[in-house]
Amino acid sequence: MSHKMRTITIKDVAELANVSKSTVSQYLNKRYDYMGEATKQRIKEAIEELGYQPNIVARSLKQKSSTTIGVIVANILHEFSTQIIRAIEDQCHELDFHIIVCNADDNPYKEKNYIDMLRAKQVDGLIVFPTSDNVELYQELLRQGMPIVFIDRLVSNVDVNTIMLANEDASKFAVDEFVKKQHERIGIVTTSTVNNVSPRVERVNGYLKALETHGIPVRSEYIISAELDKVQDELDQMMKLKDPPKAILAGNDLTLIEILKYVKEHNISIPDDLSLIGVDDVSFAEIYNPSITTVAQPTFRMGKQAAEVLINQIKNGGDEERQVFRFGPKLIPRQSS
Amino acid sequence: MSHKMRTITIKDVAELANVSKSTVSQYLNKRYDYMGEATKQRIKEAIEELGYQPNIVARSLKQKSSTTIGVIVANILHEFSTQIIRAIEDQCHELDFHIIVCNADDNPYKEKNYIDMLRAKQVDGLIVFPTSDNVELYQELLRQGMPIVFIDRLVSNVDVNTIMLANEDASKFAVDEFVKKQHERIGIVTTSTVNNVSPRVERVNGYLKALETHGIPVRSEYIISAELDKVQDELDQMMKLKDPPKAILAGNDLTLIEILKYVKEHNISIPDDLSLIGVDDVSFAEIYNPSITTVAQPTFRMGKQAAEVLINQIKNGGDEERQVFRFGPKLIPRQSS
DNA sequence: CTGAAAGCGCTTACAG
DNA sequence: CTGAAAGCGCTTACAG
Repeated sequence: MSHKMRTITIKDVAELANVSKSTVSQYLNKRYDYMGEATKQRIKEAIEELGYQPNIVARSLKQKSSTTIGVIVANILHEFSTQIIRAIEDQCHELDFHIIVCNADDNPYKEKNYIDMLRAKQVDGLIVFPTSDNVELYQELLRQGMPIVFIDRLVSNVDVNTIMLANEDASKFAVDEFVKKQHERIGIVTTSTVNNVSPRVERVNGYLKALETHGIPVRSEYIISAELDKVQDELDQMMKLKDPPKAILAGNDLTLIEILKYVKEHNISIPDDLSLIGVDDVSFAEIYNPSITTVAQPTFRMGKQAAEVLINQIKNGGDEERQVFRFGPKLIPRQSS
Repeated sequence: MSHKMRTITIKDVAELANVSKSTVSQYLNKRYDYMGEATKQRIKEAIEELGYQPNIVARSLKQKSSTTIGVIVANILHEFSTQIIRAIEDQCHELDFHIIVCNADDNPYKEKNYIDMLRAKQVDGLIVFPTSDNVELYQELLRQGMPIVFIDRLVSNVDVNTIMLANEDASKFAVDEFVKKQHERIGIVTTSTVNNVSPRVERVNGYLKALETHGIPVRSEYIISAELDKVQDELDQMMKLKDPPKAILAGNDLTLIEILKYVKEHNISIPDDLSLIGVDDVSFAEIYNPSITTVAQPTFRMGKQAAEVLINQIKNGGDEERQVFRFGPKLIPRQSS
């Protein structure tokens, strides 16, 4: 073990200031109500002289609150996740909470492990991009009174506050834009919907509804929902139809990248041969050639809201009705559409 | 407060299994040396029946170890930071450590705040992308025996293990590539070097040395080191020289993006009008038009090494000599050079 | 206005 | 092979 210096504790401060530990504790917690001005001063000086810092671990044990929340993202590779994490962290910093970030890699088993760990660490609450496979676990956590907020994804039968994009609108805005540009052959590419991951399903639904609104018949060959590593093959099949789509909506940043790879390899010209819109305003959208039209999520506001809702629940108990907070997407027109 | 169910503690397990708390604790810590098979079994069953989970906070308090390390990044907006964090987290997960990630936003004051917080939370060690302005604080931490590893940046007068890119090589590889393509008018753009942030300084030095090796005279007008929001102006000045550079090395991902913005706005054709190489293998390098030649850092290995070195130091004490671990960059040739 | 005592949930010598 | 006791560094009723 490294030779740590003896830690300065509240006892040392108390002795130096000639008061009891209780009084020092009162001081630390700013309960000055009946504290003599002189006492206060002595404690203040003692703390400075010793360079004392309270041990939060000890405080947590006693108070049964760690002012820490766990954040579990489904897949940290999405820029969306990173931005949300950043917003959560900013907001938590405001409210004197800290976060432990975990990456479940879209793996329910890993997710469960992290939840157990975070519980053992006595986090006060959880913000989760949930996989769809730990329903019982979430129900148990709720029964035990753990404050939880879901983000990005809706899970049925789990009664928690959920922060969501208005996903159908996102698709609608994109389709509207394509139609405005005279397109009728419009496709969509999302990652797999087999697990009913709600944003994906909703984005496809929004796409279907929007087509209907515009009186455009649905063609199933124009709809790809596949694992990321299958996307190239599926795209190839779709683009080799004799009447391939002239416009494609990418369900998120990673599918957008897959499409761009394909486009580049096959020398497809955007937007002349193919119009493109991506959900999520990726960092390179502006500088890409051509710049890419996107539907942006208000990530900052969503992350902030998640933190606020959760911390409010931690502080005030979770007695209000649970609700789904829907955030409006925004079309950012650029050259690719 | 939310109505948490009464927590199951070691006491409950002990009672149900008809043994003492000590014995349960032994069991939990896998000290089975003299434990009867039957006792072991009873404890195991009691734990399962109660759904007991040890309280890590209590354990930390007693053991004076939190199996948590703090990670402070200078600026989380760099993809490099995100990748390093990911690698650290992976490695920590292997070794049963957890991380708390903090973003200092290149602000020494924020950095100090986070350090204080992490200390109060009793982290066992720190991995830091250091700003250059908290030298005394770091020295104090070292005196107190806090294990620390720096990453990306060297800070003089602070004796800690440091994980670094061989930055001069990175520039050398880029310049070599430019020269191979017959370029002589080669520029470099980095973020500001006023604080002597070591990778920036080293990359400029490497650039200078490489020019010298190739017998190319240095032209100070070809060297930009400026705050990000000044880069556009500086670029404009540089590109409006009567003999502007025909090749530019971007010091990191964010400066690369600035250059691409400029290029796009001014319809400069890459690589015909201007060759481009960026340090850091950004996510869009492959799909960009044209695809971008980069000098990649082995981020995964660097993050892993940081975690290993730190955790080794935590476990075995930090008695070995401190050293600087240099990692070799790798040129990934693509279309832009 | 301040202090003594109990307790948060663990671990760890030590005794038997 | 197992248990009683002390203690990690705090906080919090309660007493005075």
